[in-house]
Amino acid sequence: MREKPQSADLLHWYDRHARNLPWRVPPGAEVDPDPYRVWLSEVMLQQTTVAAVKSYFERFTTLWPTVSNLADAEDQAVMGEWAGLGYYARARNLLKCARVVRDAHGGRFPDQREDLLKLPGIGPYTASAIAAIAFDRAETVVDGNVERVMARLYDIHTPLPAAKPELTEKAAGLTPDLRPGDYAQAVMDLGATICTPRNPACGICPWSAACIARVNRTAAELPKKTPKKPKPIRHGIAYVARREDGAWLLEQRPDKGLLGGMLGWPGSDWTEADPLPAPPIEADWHDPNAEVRHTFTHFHLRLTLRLATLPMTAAPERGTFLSQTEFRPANLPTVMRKAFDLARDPLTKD
DNA sequence: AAGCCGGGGTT
DNA sequence: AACCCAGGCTT
Repeated sequence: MREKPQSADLLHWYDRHARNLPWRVPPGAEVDPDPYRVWLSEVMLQQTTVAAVKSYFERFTTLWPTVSNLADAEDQAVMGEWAGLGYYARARNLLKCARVVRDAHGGRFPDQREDLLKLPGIGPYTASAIAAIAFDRAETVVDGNVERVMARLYDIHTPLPAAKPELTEKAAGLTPDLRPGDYAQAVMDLGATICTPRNPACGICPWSAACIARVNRTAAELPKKTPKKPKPIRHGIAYVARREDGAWLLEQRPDKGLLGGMLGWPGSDWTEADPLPAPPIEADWHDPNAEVRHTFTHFHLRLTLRLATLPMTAAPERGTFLSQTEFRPANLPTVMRKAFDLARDPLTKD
């Protein structure tokens, strides 16, 4: 009978190999983690890599050192700082959550999973992560890393997402009462650095002796996943206009849906058929003969550009002018910044 | 249960 | 260019 993986073995590995991350309190440190920083980092890390998150985390915590500071911020300031990180509903829910914590919880995060779960933008994974890491509660975190580690330890071939309940059960069975916060981070670090999606480093894995997939040589093909649907191609038109004083014509996108609440160029809907032109103002729109290509979660976009220089008297039906000093391209979501990059040269040379 | 949400990295 | 990675919300 193969021995059950021991949490103590993993904690021992973590004590020596824990990654140094801006939001992490290293194992053995005498300070308690700040729930605000744990929450902020975990929300940023949803579907997003450590490398992409680092600079955003540093900027957010510098601008807003506490959850109440963040709750007091302007919506557009937060959305602008989130630009480029993706999944913008996270930023809208981040603000909602900060304001609930400020107004209903006296500026302190709840310390129980069940209460965390009620907050906007906090689901099963994030609630467990905050409870375990910030409050050292024996909750089980199940993210993509943990799913992969469990699928391999127990050689589970059921494809995701159907396998999720079984993988969660296996993970819960391993969660210790001793140092659950460090343990949660240790399993995820193991998945991120040793038990990787391709070419897992089984030779140096602290749990290799207990791993069934290692014996069966199936580790590299686990976890199985149900095949995904192909992405259709959608087309659209974006209108990039600059007034003679250098101000840019932009609009805030509606709060729901794609890029919700973000700044963008006025334009047509994005459809699989040819898009209907929808200029925000009558003007001499010209064709820069370049197209923005961008891929979203569920479709490819080919965005045609139209450029114009507008007189000071222009009164567009859509959008508002942002002066050169108000407008920061870094506050645009990536597809809109790509459009700006193509439009800036033709529109900024006198 | 299935669809809606970005972006970056690797092959 | 195709593929891979990866939580929460909505319907």
